[in-house]
Amino acid sequence: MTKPRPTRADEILDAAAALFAARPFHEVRLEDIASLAQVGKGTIYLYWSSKEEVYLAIIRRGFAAVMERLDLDLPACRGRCWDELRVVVHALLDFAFAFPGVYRIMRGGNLTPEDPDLQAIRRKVTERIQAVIERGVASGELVDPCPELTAQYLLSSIRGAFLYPPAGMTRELLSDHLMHILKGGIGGGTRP
Amino acid sequence: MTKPRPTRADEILDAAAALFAARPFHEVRLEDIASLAQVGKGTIYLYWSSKEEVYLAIIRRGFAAVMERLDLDLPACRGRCWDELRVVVHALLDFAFAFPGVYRIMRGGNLTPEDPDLQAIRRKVTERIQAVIERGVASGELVDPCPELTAQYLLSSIRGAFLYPPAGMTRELLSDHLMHILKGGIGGGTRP
DNA sequence: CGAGCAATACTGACTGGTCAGTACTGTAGC
DNA sequence: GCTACAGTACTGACCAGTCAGTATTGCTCG
Repeated sequence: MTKPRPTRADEILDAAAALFAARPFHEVRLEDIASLAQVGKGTIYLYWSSKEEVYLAIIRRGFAAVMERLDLDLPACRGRCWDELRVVVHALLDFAFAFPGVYRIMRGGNLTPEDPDLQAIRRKVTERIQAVIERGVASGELVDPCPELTAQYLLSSIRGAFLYPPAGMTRELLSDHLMHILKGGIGGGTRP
Repeated sequence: MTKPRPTRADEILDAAAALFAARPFHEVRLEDIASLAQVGKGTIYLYWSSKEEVYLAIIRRGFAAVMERLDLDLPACRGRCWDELRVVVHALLDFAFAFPGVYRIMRGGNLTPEDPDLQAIRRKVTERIQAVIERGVASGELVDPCPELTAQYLLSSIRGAFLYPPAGMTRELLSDHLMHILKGGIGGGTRP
């Protein structure tokens, strides 16, 4: 797989992502984005029609990247649900460690109402995770009265970990801890 | 416990909370808050010095309410950690069901840098939850390599559940499901 | 090859509207 | 009359979005 040279649009999104990750929406000026991306303000409007569109584009790109990773790595698990769960956790964590601020706003729940395209890609990702759990339940390997909720927990927990990270949090630590919780909660080992 | 008549400040915060819960910060106008609270715009400035201060006050009040509830209910558990965990979950869920939008912005991670008072009360809440888990680990009833992370997961998971709630999500369902995950994850019952 | 030209990409000064914050006025209750 | 506050008018900073103008690229034809 070749990594194509980032387009102008991607460069602008990179700059915008860095700013939106660091400050709330209303504190980021279009001019800031333009100057960080080293383009004129008008150039941004050649690609998106408003500041909010830029914001949404960042989030859509984020979900697309996660989805691509899942599509790439999940098939190799050949249906072994714990392997799949590990792949999901790693995909999410890799993205979150690479772009913590973007991950945060992807789960922000700030803009209302949400853009239809964004809703669609977000659903695709959550449903993919949910499907992994559901097949595990169907095969008897997992026990979960509501996989939909568990998928949401997983996505949100990672956000929480990055919002207020414990000192010395590493990718491995977080990954192991999440798998620990998924495997057996914090109970001593016997399910009632 | 007597419920004191809400003060003028509380009425304003109620109105502001309803609006900030429904729209992002920059889409809420001070005038909207004033008219919903049926006060003059100037009156708001008798209590807080800026729009952002109002926003922060809502969040602080939210954490204070949760903390008060924990202080009230936890002692009756007399150190039985699973009872304490149930009390924590119920306290958070009661608040979240009563004020879902406020719960969301309490975990928003939007404003930077955070107000010191807010940091303090937020820490108090998370540390209280963390302490419950830590004592469970110390007594051998719980197994958790990082209670700090688990506390963050719990707080964030509830936010996630409310962001994209499954159809027919009730307080009981969510409570049972969270306790299910805490007790044994989604594993079949044996911890490796 | 390269001059001339068209199409495209980009720029940044400018504008118009918005809104936080302030000042002032009218009035209800004591 | 006086206090307290709702209501309203005002102002000035701020900034998203525009657009006339410039630079660059690529193409056509002698």
